[in-house]
Amino acid sequence: MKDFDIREALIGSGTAEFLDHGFEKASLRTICKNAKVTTGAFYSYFEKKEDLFSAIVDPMLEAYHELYFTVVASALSGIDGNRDTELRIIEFICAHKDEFMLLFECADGTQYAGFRDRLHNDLFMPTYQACFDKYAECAVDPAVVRVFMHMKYTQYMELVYGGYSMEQIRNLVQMYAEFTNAGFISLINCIKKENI
Amino acid sequence: MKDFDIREALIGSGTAEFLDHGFEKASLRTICKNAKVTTGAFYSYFEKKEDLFSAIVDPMLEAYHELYFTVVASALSGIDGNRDTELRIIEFICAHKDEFMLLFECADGTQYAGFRDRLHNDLFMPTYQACFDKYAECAVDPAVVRVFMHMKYTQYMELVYGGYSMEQIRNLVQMYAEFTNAGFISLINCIKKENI
Amino acid sequence: MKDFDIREALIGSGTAEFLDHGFEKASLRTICKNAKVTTGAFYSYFEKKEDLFSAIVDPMLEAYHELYFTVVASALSGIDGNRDTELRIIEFICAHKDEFMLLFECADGTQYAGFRDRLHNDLFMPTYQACFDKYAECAVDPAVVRVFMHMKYTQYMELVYGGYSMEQIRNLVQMYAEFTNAGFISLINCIKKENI
Amino acid sequence: MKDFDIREALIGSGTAEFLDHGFEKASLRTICKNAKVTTGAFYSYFEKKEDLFSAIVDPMLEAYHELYFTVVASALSGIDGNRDTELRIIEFICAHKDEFMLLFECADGTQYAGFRDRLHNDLFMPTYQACFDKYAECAVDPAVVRVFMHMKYTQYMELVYGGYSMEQIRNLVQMYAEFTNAGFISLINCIKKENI
DNA sequence: AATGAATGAGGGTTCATTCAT
DNA sequence: TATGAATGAACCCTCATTCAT
Repeated sequence: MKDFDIREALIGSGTAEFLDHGFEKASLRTICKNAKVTTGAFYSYFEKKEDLFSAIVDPMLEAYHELYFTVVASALSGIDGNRDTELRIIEFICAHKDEFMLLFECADGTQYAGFRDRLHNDLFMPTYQACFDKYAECAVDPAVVRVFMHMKYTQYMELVYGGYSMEQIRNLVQMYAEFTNAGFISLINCIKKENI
Repeated sequence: MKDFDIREALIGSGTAEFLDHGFEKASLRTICKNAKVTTGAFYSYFEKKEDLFSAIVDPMLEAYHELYFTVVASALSGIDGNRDTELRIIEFICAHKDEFMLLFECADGTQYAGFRDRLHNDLFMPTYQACFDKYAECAVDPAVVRVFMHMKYTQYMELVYGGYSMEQIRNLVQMYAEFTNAGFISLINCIKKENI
Repeated sequence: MKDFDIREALIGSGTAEFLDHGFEKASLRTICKNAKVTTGAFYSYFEKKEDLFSAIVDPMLEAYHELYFTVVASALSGIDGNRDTELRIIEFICAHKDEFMLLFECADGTQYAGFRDRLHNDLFMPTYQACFDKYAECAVDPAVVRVFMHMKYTQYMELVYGGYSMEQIRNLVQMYAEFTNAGFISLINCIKKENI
Repeated sequence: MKDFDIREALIGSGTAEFLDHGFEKASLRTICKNAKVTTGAFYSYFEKKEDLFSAIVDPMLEAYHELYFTVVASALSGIDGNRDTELRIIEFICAHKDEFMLLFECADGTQYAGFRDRLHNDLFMPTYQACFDKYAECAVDPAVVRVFMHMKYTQYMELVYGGYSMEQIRNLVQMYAEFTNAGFISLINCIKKENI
């Protein structure tokens, strides 16, 4: 077996184990056993348990950041997104379900703990804040934006992890664009009125 | 130090430790040390680790169930809720932030594991499904309802755990009632059209 | 409740617990709980766990020693015992089943550990040795006597702890007197022959 | 030190500790210390405490069962046994003194608990019962048989654990064959008489 | 005299990591 | 480089005994 294969095997069994039990409760022994590798050998490929986690998650993270900065401009152009943009993002997440799940739910005890919060604060919030400010023509209370962001995020998550087919997802994206659009307009009006 | 205080101290340090590390990874030794109590003493107050968890969470759960069955009927009457009802629920959760967080995020390894899923599937979903069916005048795809439910749930969570003042929360509930209302109507129309 | 009663209650529940689990594995907590006494109170009546054991067992031991020295002379007079004597001994043991059982099987960890061996070596062996020597008219190999003694002891034990009625026991004593008698005579002849 | 030696060391110190304190009260830490091994290392060789017990006892048990079924037929042929058979059995037990002692006296808390009772009830009793029935030409009271069985068992135990030389044992077997024979005949006659 | 919470060492077991081979 | 036994601290829990009340 080539080094490459062993590494892949560890990444595979590591992903499964981390998803099942979270980083801290995951058993290195089990990961190694499932990869048909000795515990000692593990340390030829990774320095510590956490390095395996990083190896699983980092490649996607790079791709994600690339995608994000490619897409962020267009996402900013309107709150209902550009529906194509939304679909592209969702498709990307779907293509990396495991890695995102690891980052969102299984990263306690690693450097990635709090990933979701940083995502929200550093990437999403500025985007949405700008969008709100633009449409409301004033500085919108961040609390309002934050609630919106969380709901949007949740919508994505449910679409990705709800076990739906791509067709269903496309359909749901469509419907929830209507929902979000109408809601957003109503919310902006509400803000404008308050602001007078 | 009175018995009462020790029990309270254990409940306090237990809450902190469980919140920090989850039930399984929480260390009884740490809990006891922070409560300035020996590990042996712990077992004068609780039979097992999980009993401490239960002691933290159960009183709130009872109150919650009472509240739920009191409030569920009115919550069913319309999708924007009865705003008073929504506020009462949020206030309740705010008053028991820690306990809910423990149930939602830190209960793996206890009898309460999967609490959020059961809450969603057994309590929220039927409620929302009924509401959608009623307004759409047809059987709405559960996927649509589920996405909505998750978004609503997230909204509550953000209000509760976002660190807002009660006044801010009241304001946000108000605004997001507008949002949800308009969105819901738009969504229902969308469904009705499809259904023709 | 009088002191006397508490002591008795502890002796009762202690007997049960010691019989069930042996001295070392017996739980003082359980003994106290079953006697409806606090663990602290226990130490008003007994200095240590072992003292309870002694309190259970000592009164019988005294009575036993008295009996033994009363009966030993007649027991020495013939190997089939004096059947009345045998019955008296068995009846005595039957009347103190629990205490003997504690001494024989549950005393590990107490000063009484090895009770059976001391009984055999210090009381039974000399008696039986003398008997053999007398009938064989020579010094019989202690190994021969010792095997005999163990078999005799076992016979008693089975009669006492086999769950038989007193009537059955009387009958069995009768039959096994035949057995022992015939066996003994045969054995003695064998020894005499060897000795020529 | 080779793996083999460590396993053997653990089996050695485990045997000693189990014999001293019984399975449940035996301390793994002590076993490991005496084997000059850390507690963690233990679990490279055995999955649980009980597995060490099994490892000590199982090889002998297999050999025993083989022996038993080889020998049982001839043992049935007469009550004084076939003396060769008796000797073979005793020699076997002598060669596995520790293991038998563990099974008979130290197995509480393991799957082997109650070994002696099962041996008596499932193997010895049917054998002896059949023998008695055959010679007495009628169904003999099981109580009579059981007492006999216990005495016979005790005789074996004393021979094995009495610390005798093999030569002494051979001699004692011889003598006690006379004893048992004569006793048995007398007992059978007694039974026949009663039965008329 | 009676309480029962507190002690603190010890129980069996698991674990990420190390290191001699 | 690969092995997997060894480490040793930490895990939750139990216990006989003590001692302030």
